Amino acid sequence: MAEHAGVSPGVVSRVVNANGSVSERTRERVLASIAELGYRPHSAARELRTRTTNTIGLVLADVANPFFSQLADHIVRHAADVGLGVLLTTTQEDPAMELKSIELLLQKRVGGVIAAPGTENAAAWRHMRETGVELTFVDRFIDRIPGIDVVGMDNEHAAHSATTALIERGHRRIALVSGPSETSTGRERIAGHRRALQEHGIDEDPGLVIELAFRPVEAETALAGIVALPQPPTALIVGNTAVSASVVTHLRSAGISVPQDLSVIVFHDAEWTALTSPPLTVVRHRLDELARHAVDMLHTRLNSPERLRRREKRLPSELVIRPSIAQVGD
Amino acid sequence: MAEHAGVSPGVVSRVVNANGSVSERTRERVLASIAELGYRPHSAARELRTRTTNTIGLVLADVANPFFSQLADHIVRHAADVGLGVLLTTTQEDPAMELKSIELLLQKRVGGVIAAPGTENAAAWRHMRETGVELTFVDRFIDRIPGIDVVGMDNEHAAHSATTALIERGHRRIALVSGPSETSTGRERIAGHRRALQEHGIDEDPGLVIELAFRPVEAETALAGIVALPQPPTALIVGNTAVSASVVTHLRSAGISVPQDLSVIVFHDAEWTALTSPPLTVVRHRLDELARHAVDMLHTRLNSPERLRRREKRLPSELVIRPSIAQVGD
DNA sequence: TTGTACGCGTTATCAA
DNA sequence: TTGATAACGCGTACAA
Repeated sequence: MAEHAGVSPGVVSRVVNANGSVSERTRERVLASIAELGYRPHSAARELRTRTTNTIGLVLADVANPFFSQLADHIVRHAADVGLGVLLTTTQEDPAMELKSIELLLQKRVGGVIAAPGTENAAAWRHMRETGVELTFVDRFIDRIPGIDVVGMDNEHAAHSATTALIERGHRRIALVSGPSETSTGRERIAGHRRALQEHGIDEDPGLVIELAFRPVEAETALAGIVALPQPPTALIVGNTAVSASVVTHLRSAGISVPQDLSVIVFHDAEWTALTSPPLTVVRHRLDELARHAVDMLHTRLNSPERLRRREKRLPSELVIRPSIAQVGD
Repeated sequence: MAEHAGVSPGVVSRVVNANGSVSERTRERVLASIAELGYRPHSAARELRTRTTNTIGLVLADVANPFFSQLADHIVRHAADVGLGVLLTTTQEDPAMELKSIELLLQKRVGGVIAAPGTENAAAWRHMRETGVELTFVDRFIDRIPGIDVVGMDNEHAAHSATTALIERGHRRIALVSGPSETSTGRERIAGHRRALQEHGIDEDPGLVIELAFRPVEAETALAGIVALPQPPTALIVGNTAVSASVVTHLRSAGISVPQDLSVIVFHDAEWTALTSPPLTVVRHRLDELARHAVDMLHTRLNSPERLRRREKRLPSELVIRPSIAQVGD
């Protein structure tokens, strides 16, 4: 390249990066050569020399889940807007796969990572952070790791709203299908649910809180157990996006009519939730905002020389009332 | 690293890559240092030296679309299985964004790319291929680019089956919402539809074929036009996954009852298609197979020294009959 | 079996 | 304003 333009490599570098001074005449000669040769700076060489990357990692459980896929879409877009490439990795909620993801991103020397972490690899995440990789947890997070930003939903409040909406419609036996209480989202949603019950003096029935792994499993057995109770619930909140389609499928095939037999609220407003009969009441998240904050937080960290302290951002969600919930007894 | 183990860099390399001979004693000493220091080979340095990457690019329109998101999930998984990282890029069907994606991947010197290309950047794709980047088109493809593998669905046959199923139920006026005929999928699906009509001696009404961009737009105006026809169709095939949810939404709000007023078939068996009322007849694709073939094709190319000739793989799809289609007049 | 020396394509420094 | 030179971390001949 440099020889084709008849200059030294240093000059080419200054032209490409608009950095340092170069006479207009040679600048044009270099530009001409660049166009002619279809020259593109070699990313790896640049990374090696500057010790920086414009690539970030994105570690999610499962991009087939509409919640994560929409999130990923927004993250990839926002990242591209600020000139960052995204190395996508999925874990299928498997700690071993998550570890492999971390390993890969470590080798690639990505500047930062956006992740919805599982519960098992706290040490690995901490180590990654200590290696100097900037980290932003999105949606879920692990406690007690310093220097890692967190951006998530107001799960506690959202669950509280959902449960309250049902209580106000006369429901007393409200089931909750949530994620594992080992996860931050699971914990927070269960907590919000409980608080709403307590505020209305309703005794909690532990049998009505079902923790399912965040995997697209068959929800049949779990639901069958609930429905077969001597006093079955009159309402159901699904706070686990990975199983919500499966839950709705089962309600159908089990002949449970919504909302007559069971009022239903689902977390995450996937594109189909208004298409069922009846349309589903949902907790709607602003995934675009979630993604924007995650990318921005990481981006500022990447460009800030000093170590920032941990930041946490909570985004509000909205309860969208649709006909899947009704006054009890109606 | 080398100094910590008290050996030369060359030895470390041979240990790490299990390449070349090294005495058991020093091997262990090196391994110990590796563990102690948490040493990981620097990806960029290795790439620079060996002129190879274990990263591939994935260029899709829009990961929020369930079709692409499921595809992406499988691709990321299969790629990880063979030790490949995936740099994900989205175009939103915008040629300019697609070009930026190509540019990014070119700079990153990825070894190969899996893409569902748009129609506008044929020259850029060709150039990428000529640069030595292995290319596999998935789902869609651009003609006349040599040395690029293609793996896709049997769109012509699938559309033919769908239309035939409707004809067999007495339908004569069958509308088709497809992608642009500039795209391979659009063309093929329209062709299959036409062939079925011709085989049954049905005159084609050009007004019943609606080409919509592959974007999650409001399908309202397009559908309103069809329904307002003097002789509205009795059946509708949606061969454009980006708009199918929007189409179904509109049918609902317009008070069109399925299948009494309109029989409906949709391409791609998203997780919600069985949850609508009535459940939707769908063309089901094997996205896992699609992904597997795409990754395998690219992977073999990456590891094969000689230039292979173009390969094309078509995967069968399945028509899953559900209550959304009925005998005409029923 | 091990070490030395060079090169991969950049950028940064310094001298010209 | 420009060029020469070193260095980034690794792999690979080749010499020891």
